[in-house]
Amino acid sequence: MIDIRFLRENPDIVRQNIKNKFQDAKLPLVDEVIALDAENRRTQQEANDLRADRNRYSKEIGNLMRKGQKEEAEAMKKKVTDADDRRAALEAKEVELAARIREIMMLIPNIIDPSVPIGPDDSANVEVERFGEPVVPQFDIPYHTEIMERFAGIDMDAAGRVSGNGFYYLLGDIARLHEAVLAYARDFMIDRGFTFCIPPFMIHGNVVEGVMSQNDMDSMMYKIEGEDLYLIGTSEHSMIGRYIDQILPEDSLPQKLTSYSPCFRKEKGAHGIEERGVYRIHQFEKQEMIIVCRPEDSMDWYERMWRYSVELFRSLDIPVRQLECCSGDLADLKVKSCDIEAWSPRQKKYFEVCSCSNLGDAQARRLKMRVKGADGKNYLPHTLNNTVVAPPRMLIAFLENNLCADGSVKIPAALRPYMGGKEVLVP
RNA sequence: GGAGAAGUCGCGUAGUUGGUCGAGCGCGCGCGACUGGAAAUCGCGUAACUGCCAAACACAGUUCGAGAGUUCGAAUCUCUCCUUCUCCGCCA
Repeated sequence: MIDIRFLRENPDIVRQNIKNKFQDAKLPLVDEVIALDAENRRTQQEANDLRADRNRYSKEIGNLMRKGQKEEAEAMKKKVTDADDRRAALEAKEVELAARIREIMMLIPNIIDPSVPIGPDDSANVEVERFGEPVVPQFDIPYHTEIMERFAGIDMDAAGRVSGNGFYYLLGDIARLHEAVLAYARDFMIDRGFTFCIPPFMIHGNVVEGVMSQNDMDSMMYKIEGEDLYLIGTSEHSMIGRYIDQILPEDSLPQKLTSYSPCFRKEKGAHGIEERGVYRIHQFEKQEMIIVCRPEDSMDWYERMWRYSVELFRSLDIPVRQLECCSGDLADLKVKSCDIEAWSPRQKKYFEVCSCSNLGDAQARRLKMRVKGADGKNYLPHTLNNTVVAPPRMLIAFLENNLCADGSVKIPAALRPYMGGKEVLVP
């Protein structure tokens, strides 16, 4: 969500930004919200004046009553009640206008960073840099579920019977590997100065609204029946939500948190849960990182954060690349975003394993989170988030890249302490 | 889940026959005086949001857990909800 004052003063920038994101259908909203805003301020002004009158009269009535001047007081009361209808009408209008304005402002996309490549959809995303050699071995790499099955590590059939499509049972060494990766990722981030956090896995609707767009909400979030609670789609939601309505002292910045949580996603409308295996599922686990920082620091943090992901994957011998999201592929709240993609020697292409985003002040504005500056003035901080690692998806990359010709899977040195010292997994 | 108590300005509290309470006091914090410097002491200041404005000040409005109501007027009265604490029940 952008500042309505910014929109009022720079409608052309906002319109161009909408065009850059290929959302021309939203262009009329700009003029509409400007008109509503003007009307809202007029309404508020008039209502304020009437309320000021009432306050003034009420004080006088108090004085008159004390002096026993009953009649004068009654006359004064009438003055106030005479304006009742008008005031009530204005107040109702204020509420209505404010709601409509907020609704529209939620739809207007955040202003993207000038560095973001312009393009209509994910086909225009830009590869920035590769890390590690994307090797294709001499032997065939089986589908990831097949590798897991060789270790008796997965049971999709039972998961289908028990929970339906999009769920999985992990077993034995594969399940242990899943936990090892999370634990390693957790310590990796702790070593880089982040505070480990386990957040709530369900959150209120107003927090959901604060951290994501309506679109994302509809296609991702599971709602608990009969309660104002949603299952989180990522711990980012409850981590950023932690600061709702808060004013942070400036010296508490940057807030650097790394969190563990299960994640629940409907994946409605996505390429389908049809994809076999554990690539796209309704439930997975994730180690996440979030930053709350001063606006001038957010781009530095953005750069640092995606590099953490690269470093982590490289330490597990997985080749990756950085893919920058183009304007049309960028969610409405985001200023800039990139994916870290892991190499799949089976598919001979890269696939998404991490997503790093700078949201600017959009979440802060929605959540009313502020920072008290040194000058005593409050300002909106910037928020960022990035995946550290999200198994089981990352296990696909791990198994494919660490598979040996004899069918065993080697455990990179960094992970061994979390796998009971094993150097290799043998089927 | 049941029974009780409570939610006030960063913290602790005052504030019930509704009116000069957006709110007193203490602590904390900031500025100043005193001091060679400090401690102590004294003085002043110290919430958020919105409108007006280029901006600041000033002014106006809103906010005493949230929402609704009664009233000319509500921190103070009524209702609903939320949260916290204590006791009981249940349970990882």
